[in-house]
Amino acid sequence: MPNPTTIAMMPPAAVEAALERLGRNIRTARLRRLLTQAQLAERVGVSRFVVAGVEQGKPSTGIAAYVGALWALGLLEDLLAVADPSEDAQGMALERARAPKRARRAQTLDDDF
Amino acid sequence: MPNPTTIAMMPPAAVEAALERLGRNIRTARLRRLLTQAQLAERVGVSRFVVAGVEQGKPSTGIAAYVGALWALGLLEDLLAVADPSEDAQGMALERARAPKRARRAQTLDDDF
DNA sequence: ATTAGATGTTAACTTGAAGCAACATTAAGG
DNA sequence: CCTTAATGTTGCTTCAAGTTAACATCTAAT
Repeated sequence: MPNPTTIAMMPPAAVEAALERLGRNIRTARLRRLLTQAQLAERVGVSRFVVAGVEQGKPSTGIAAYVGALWALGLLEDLLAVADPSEDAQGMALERARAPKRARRAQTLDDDF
Repeated sequence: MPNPTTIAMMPPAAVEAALERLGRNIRTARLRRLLTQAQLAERVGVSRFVVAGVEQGKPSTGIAAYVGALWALGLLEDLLAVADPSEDAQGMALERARAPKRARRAQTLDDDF
């Protein structure tokens, strides 16, 4: 990360808060399943330090560690709803407002649903 | 990433699929908002290459880039539901199963009043 | 008390993530 | 057609993420 001021180092407060919450949620889910950080780490395929970072909401940790943890905890489905195009009311409204005609589709706006 | 076999390099298929889907969702949201990768990157505070990686679901990219993109697109709320303890039916069931009725918790005897 | 396990902390080391620039490719528009 | 903008691609450099190991701290049992 050559740039001295990346989002990973100084994330906006909202991003930071969201990450901390996600980390706490993952920790709660792990504890409920009676797993240690080391055990979860082994399932995910990382060191226990990475899991610790995930539970602290460390911004610079690779997303695979987070998603891997969700996967190992059986919570991967929750991720599928994030930024779901069919639930993005704002985005759909924008699209509707600007393309009333039936001309040509801009490009491949995969409205998969 | 010193270890030759991290989850970031060879994620389970389910994790890979979930990341690809998340990336596509973010791309769709960006296009609906008529933003270029470079514009979104500027808002997030990363280079356009990182945004491209996010939209491809690159596993090794830091989670801050993903969450930052959601934030810049006004979709951060979606993340708050991920691994939400109050929605984790499996985890709650486990906890309930091992919880002793209403016996007193051993912990710290709260005879402090 | 003492043990044992889990988690936090630190340090040194290795590798790849992210930055940047230049070029290629693609797509939209005049 | 041509131009322009957006995105993909490549090579290079830098520095921090992740690794291992060892030690500290905390907690829950015996």
